[in-house]
Amino acid sequence: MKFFYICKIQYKIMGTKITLKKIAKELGVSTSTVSKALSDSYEISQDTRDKVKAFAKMYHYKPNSLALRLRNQRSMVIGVIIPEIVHHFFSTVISGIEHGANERGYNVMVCFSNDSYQKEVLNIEMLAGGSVDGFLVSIANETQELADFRHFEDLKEEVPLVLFDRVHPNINCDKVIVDDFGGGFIATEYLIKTGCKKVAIITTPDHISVGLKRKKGYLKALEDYGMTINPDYIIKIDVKKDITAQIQKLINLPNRPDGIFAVNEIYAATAMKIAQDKGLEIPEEISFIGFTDGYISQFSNPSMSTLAQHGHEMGEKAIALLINRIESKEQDFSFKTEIINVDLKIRNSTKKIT
Amino acid sequence: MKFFYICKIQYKIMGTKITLKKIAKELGVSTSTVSKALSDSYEISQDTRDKVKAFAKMYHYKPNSLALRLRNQRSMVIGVIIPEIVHHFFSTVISGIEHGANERGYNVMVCFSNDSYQKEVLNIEMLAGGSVDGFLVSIANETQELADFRHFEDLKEEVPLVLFDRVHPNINCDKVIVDDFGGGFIATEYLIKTGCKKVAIITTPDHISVGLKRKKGYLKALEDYGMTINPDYIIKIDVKKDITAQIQKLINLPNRPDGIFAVNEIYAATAMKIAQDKGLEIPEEISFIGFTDGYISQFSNPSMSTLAQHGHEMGEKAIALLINRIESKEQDFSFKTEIINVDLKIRNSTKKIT
DNA sequence: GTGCAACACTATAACGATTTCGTGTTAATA
DNA sequence: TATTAACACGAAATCGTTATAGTGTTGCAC
Repeated sequence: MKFFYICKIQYKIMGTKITLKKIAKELGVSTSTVSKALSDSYEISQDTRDKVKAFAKMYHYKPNSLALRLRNQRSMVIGVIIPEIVHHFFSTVISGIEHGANERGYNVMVCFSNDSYQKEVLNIEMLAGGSVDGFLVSIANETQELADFRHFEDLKEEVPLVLFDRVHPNINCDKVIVDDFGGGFIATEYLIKTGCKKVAIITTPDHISVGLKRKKGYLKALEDYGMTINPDYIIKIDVKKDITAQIQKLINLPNRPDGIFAVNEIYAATAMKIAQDKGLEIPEEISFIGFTDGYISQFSNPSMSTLAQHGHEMGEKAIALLINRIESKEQDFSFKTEIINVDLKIRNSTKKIT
Repeated sequence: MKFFYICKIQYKIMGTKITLKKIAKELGVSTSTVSKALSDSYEISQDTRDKVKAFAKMYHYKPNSLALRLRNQRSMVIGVIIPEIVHHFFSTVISGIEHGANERGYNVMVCFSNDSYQKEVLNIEMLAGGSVDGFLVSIANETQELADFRHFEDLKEEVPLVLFDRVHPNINCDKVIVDDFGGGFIATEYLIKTGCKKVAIITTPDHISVGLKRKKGYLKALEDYGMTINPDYIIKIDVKKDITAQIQKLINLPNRPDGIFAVNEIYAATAMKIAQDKGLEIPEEISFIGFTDGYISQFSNPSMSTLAQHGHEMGEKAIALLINRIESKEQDFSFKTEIINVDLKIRNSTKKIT
């Protein structure tokens, strides 16, 4: 059988990886013929096409994607850089990114900055040299603190960039953010409406964009409802120190707050635990609202009222913006900022509106 | 100034991307000279080297990594496929993988199978064509159920594969797993030692490897301690149906269990909530142990005793095995299976040993 | 018998980099 | 003056693929 014969030659001559050239050599034709045969070109006779295809199939031929990318000047890969992976919200964003990317034929490459400026720069340099067609980045805390964005500026000249969640006004590009201000406002408003007179906030230092915006929403709500702003009720967590101790200080205040809005799940859950350990009744004596509707909120006891962030949607929006940039020919210097709504999910860590 | 002059020419002549060829053209030398100058070759005069380097620096020249990879026949990228991303344990594994990979100069590309066989195959095909130097996979549930592993067999001939966490004996390759059997045993033993007489397990269907092993550990402990096995106490959760209802059935049993071991955090937390809603005292009337030391366990109330899985360590072990395979010349057909220990973290959902 | 399509291929350049092997110039040596 | 070594650089192959342009054979009409 001729078929079989070819088979055996194959195994001896070729190593592991099968290429167009090897197929061509085995079949005694040129690589162009093989390439065209595989793409069903009219230039190649039906006979040859069939032969080549059968052969390629037998040896599981897969075009080398690196070669393709080099030739097409497109990698079909999106680089994503997030501050941390062990984080429910970012997980959901990634799942949205991946979903949208795959739908349009792109792959996703995820890297982590671990909130370090150094690592963020390194990651970008690593991926910038033709590896990816575009970047999706959530800025590292350290970078926000240093406010050094040169690596993004350099990048933008080569490949499109879309920022999400942790953004900065000094970087001129498309952005997708959640309505942090609105979220802060809604949460605070709800606490006020359910009878809280002394509403506190547990937030981040002001250089963290999302924390700052949520705090502004909190302040606006207090103002709108004619409540005085008490600096003792504004706790900016320093992650380098003991988080529990910083929150304890708030709850042990002589004039203890009766409603606490925390800018993330962890702070909210920690605060709730501290209050419970002190024997306080939740929500009767003290109410809590968190940010991010993750597992902690769902499974805490009492279950936590929180602002749902729709990370999946954010990811899909961000990847859509990015791919549109990549695939549009002409440069467009008008950059959009999309805002994702947040929803207040009322559970049992807050009182009901009477 | 000559420098400035070159600068201006540059901006006009070149598009966005700067390549060796363009540098060569601008400087009036050959690409070989530029390449050698940049790598400080002794063949090139100090003068030329300086000139080329200055020029390259000015225009932020970065070698095109696709071209490099094609030439070197190495991508320096590891493909990781996990069933789901919004999952604390996998997040920690990824962080370990990424850490180990970056340390040895590799990048990580993460894809998600969403526990679908189809998507797992698709992802592998997408990355197999030269894109990655190796695969790190945790098998999708559906694949385990179908027990169809041809896509892995085909793969192994081209690039190395290491499985982690969700593995299968029929696939012959390096593996890293947690000590699921041991974990199941330790958890059950602890419940027995703290006085539980009726120990139940909430697990997965038997085709899921980790669930099966944890159940076997549970059964072994019961046996070792001379306790009878009650089939009513073995609940295999069907994720397609209402999870809460399935667990309620267990807790509403006339002969209610007084100790429950759940094979993951979610089942454990759900069970705890159900028990609390029924007004049961935890741990006095009913004890709980979960699997995976994630946020749910830490922030539940009472805080949950659980088996810590050390995902980060698993990721580091897996990537180390894989890179060793990639970088070793000779084929070695003796495959290792590394087992990561689990630690029982005792919190407040269990009684103390008296 | 000449001209001309049509057909079925092949050759070659290109993508961006590296590397091996040449090659021309200069200067030192016999 | 002829030989040779050192120096500084260039040409070309290579990785795997595709697209453009070219080539040789056949068959048909005139």
